[in-house]
Amino acid sequence: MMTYEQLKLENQLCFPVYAASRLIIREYQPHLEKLGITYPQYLVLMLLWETDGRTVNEIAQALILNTNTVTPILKRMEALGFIERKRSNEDERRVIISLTAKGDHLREEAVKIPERLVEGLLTDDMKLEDLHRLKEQLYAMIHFLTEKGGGEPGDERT
Amino acid sequence: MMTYEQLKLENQLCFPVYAASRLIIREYQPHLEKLGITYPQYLVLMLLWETDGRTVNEIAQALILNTNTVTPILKRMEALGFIERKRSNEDERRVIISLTAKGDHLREEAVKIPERLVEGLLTDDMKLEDLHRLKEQLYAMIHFLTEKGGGEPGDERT
DNA sequence: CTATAATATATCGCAGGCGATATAATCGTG
DNA sequence: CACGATTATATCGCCTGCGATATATTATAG
Repeated sequence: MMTYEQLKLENQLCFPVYAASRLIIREYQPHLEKLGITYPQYLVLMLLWETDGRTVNEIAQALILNTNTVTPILKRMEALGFIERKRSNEDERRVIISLTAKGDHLREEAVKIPERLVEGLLTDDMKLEDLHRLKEQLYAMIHFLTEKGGGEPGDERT
Repeated sequence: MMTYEQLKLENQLCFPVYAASRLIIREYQPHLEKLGITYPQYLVLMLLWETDGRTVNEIAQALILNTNTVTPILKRMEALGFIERKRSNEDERRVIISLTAKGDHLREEAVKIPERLVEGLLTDDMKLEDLHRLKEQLYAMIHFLTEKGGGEPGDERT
């Protein structure tokens, strides 16, 4: 006989990850709003600040998003003047994304955001070490899920 | 002098939570598709399977979603025949959401999903105990973020 | 060199997710 | 009872997020 215990929201891992994700983004929102960007746009900028001149595909892979999600985000960012999109000369299929001066300047404002938010998260119950461990565990899961999903065909159970 | 280390994607907590959330939902997707439901619809059903006859507000609060997100989800679920929406008699503002027979029956199919997925997640590096600890830490964070966000006005730094 | 396959990006349609706002019912106070 | 405040839900507009599909460019096979 099967119980329904595992079907309770509180017993599932999926829900707290989903909820935490949205809550963290909500925390970012007021700070990002001042910069005139959204959360996924902020992720794109973080990539470009680190290494400018990436292709659409590279950005999508780094963010674990589909290109059909990333393309419109990049178009909005171009319209807002944060980035430029130009076709590669070597391979006309590729679109190279690079920061404008405006996009580059945002970095100095943006750098204050994560430190403020981490400060806000730290309490007696939640120390920097806990956040670090949480991050590592999530990366382990992400690694596993992307390896599995991106792996060989033939593993499917369907 | 300020470095930009903390602005790297890999050094931020927000990104792995965001990515893990989407990856987990992707894992659910093929299973939910067989039932003809989406992930947020599945969350609503889990609530109702546990306690039927909730208001829109109660559902939104349990899922930490806004009512303007939940209302359209419920309307789609009604159109699909999984739930019923009717105004409360005591308070005509409230809308009571209750399962139809069709929505109730889904439970027997759905109960297989989490156990399959948890099995799939378990490896040498990721044990049931780790998943449990991860869940607890996320709930601690969720609790903190909802307490803070839902707290007294007047704490704002803006 | 040509036909075909593979690759990179874009387009379309639909379901969230949320800020802002609207609408309707109930509450509270005089 | 009246009337403004509060509460519950819904509507609108915009930005994701993604499956399916289209288009254009490059690589490959014959």
